[in-house]
Amino acid sequence: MAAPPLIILAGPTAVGKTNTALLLARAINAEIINADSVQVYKGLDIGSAKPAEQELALVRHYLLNVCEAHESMDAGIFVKLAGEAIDAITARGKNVLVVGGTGLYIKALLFGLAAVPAINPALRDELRLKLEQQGLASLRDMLAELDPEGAVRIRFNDKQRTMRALEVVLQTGHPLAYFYQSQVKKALYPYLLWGLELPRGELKERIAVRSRQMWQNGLLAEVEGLMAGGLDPKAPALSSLGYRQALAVALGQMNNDEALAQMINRTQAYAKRQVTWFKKMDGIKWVNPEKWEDMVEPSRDFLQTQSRKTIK
RNA sequence: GCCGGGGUAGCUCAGUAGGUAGAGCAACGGACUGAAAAUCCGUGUGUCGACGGUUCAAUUCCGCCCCCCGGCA
Repeated sequence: MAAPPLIILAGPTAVGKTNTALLLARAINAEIINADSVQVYKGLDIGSAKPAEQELALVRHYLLNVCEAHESMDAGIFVKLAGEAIDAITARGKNVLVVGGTGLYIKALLFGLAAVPAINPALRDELRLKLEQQGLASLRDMLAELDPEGAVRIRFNDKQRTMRALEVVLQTGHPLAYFYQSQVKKALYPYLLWGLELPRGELKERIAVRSRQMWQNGLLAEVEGLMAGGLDPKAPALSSLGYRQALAVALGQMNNDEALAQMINRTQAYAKRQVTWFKKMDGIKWVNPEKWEDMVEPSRDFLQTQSRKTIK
């Protein structure tokens, strides 16, 4: 069976993806797959700007709340779950609308990931402990020995990529580059990519307003509740924007004002990184959310053309 | 009014035994292959509070003035 066509709606945080997605989905008979790396977690609702009940009732959503807050989501799991959701939506006779701001997830879905086996969690914990106790330099030494090419390619201070390279070579005996080689780089689905955009100043203002709202709506209480439920403060989910700052307040390391100010700053910087990422994606078409109707006809045309191809 | 402390990058502050200045944060640009809302990388001209004086040369020394923060009145 041929891969079904995907309509993708990307864009920076707070640009208005949720609302625009609902309008577009209804206009093109689509259901929505979430491609946001924080909305996948259960219990992280306020700070992740998860769609509200009423919104979820309008269009069926997939990949929200698919993992526990103490678990660790990753691009590989995302691709697998998204693939299942695409099949389910197609089987229901609906079109697929992928919506989100996580560039890596969208890229991984469209172009696939290198075939690296899943890493044993115990190994990962061991490396994290080593980083904590012996410092990054000791991990770099290990990497230089086991994967010299990777040690050159990965920036010296990049602890996250250093650990990734290490866990792969330790478990599989092959450096990451070995897996990259065998990867076929072409789109796995036909796709139409929309990017939502607003003028920088306007987007920043929306981020500030929304962050204050999240704080007022109980972001701190949400985090305290998660901790009361036994969530480890080191859980990856809590390192995300807003949650990290609320956690610092809960632990008495920061006051409310500092936390909110930092949340706003970091979120604005994040929005910029998102735009940097999406700008270089092939074929992206930028649209102001107010002009969402401009997306409807081209999207329908695209879906129709693709379905004709499939029939032939 | 008097006595201290201070006025240097958007913010917090270093510094220059006189040769026009630099960190952190912010900002701006970029990277990104299973934690990605993560993790990293790059970019520093600013009347050195104002005016005058000394000097080849003053943000730095001297004089005067203005402003901020303490304390005393």
